[in-house]
Amino acid sequence: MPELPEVETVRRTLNALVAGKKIERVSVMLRRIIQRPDDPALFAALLEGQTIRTIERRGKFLRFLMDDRTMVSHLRMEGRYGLYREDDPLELHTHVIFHFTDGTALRYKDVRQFGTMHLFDSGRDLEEAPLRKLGLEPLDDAFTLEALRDVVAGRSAKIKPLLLNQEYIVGIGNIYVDESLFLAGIHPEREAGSLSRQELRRLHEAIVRTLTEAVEAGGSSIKSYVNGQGEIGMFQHQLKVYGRKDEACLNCGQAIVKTVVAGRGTHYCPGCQKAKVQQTRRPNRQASAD
DNA sequence: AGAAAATCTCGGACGC
DNA sequence: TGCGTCCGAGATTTTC
Repeated sequence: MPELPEVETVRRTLNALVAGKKIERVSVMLRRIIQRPDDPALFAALLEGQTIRTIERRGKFLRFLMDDRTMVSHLRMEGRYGLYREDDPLELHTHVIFHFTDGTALRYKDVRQFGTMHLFDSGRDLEEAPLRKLGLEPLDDAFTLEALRDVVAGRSAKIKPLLLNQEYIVGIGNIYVDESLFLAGIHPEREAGSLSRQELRRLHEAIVRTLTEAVEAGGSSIKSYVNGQGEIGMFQHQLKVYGRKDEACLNCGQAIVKTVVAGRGTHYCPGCQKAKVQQTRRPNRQASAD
C-alpha cells in the first residue's frame, strides 16, 4: 500500500486516534515483523508503560514517538494499522497488538507479512538503519530543482529506478513514479543524466504536484489500502497512467503501454513520453549540454 | 499462472 | 586489476 501519500495519510489519521494513549502490554504473534531488537519479548518489554506522544513520518516509514522510545514501522506492500476495542474479534493476519490502558488496542495487520518494526531509544532512530541512509523529502523546501539536478547529474541509470531508490529521494513508489514521469513527459527508461534542464524542471514540478495532490486526496486505494481510520483514499480516480494499460491517454489518445522496467510493472504513454533519445549500444557520452 | 503499492542482497557486466 | 555503477534475479508472503 504505501508510498508517501498513503503513509502520510495513515500518519495523520492514526495520530488523531492514538496520541496520548499509554501502552500496557504488547502481543507479538509473528516475530518476523519485529526486526529490532532481535527478541520480540524484549521489544514488548521495552514498550510497556510508554505513552505515544505523536506519530511522524520519514519517507515511507512511520515513527511512533514515545516517552523513552521511538518505534519505526514500514508497511511494505499491505501492512495496516487500526484502533480496536479489546473485545473486538481478532481479524485474520493480525500480527502485533499494542494494548492500551484504556481498553483499546492498536492492531497491526499484514496479509503478506512483509512489514517491519524497529525499536530505538528516543533520538537514536534517525542515525541507524533503516532510516540512516534515506534521501530528500520531496515535499520539503530542501527538495529544489537544484537538488534534483544533483541527484541525476552524471548518472547512467534509468530515471525510473533512480527515482524509486530511497537513498536519493524518499517516498516515491511504483504508482507515483509512473504518474510523475507521465506528467513530465519523460520516458521511464531515459538515462537520468541525459535529462535537459527543461525536462528536470518539468519532472521536479510533476513530483511535487503529484505527491501533494495525492496527499490531499488521502492516497490511492488500488487493492487494500485504508488509512488509520479504515477509510479508503480517492487519488486512484485521478491516476493518468497507472493501471490504465490499453486505455486511451487522457492527453493524446494513444493507448497506454505496460512494460517491465527494473523489475517493476511500468505504465507510460508512448505518445507523450518519447522513447530514449539514443539507444544503449552507443558508448555513454556525458550529455552535459544545457 | 503470474503479478501485486516494497526492499534487501548477491553476483555479473561494463566503463574507465 | 580494481573500483564504482547499474541491473537483474531471487528472496520475504498471501491473495486473486
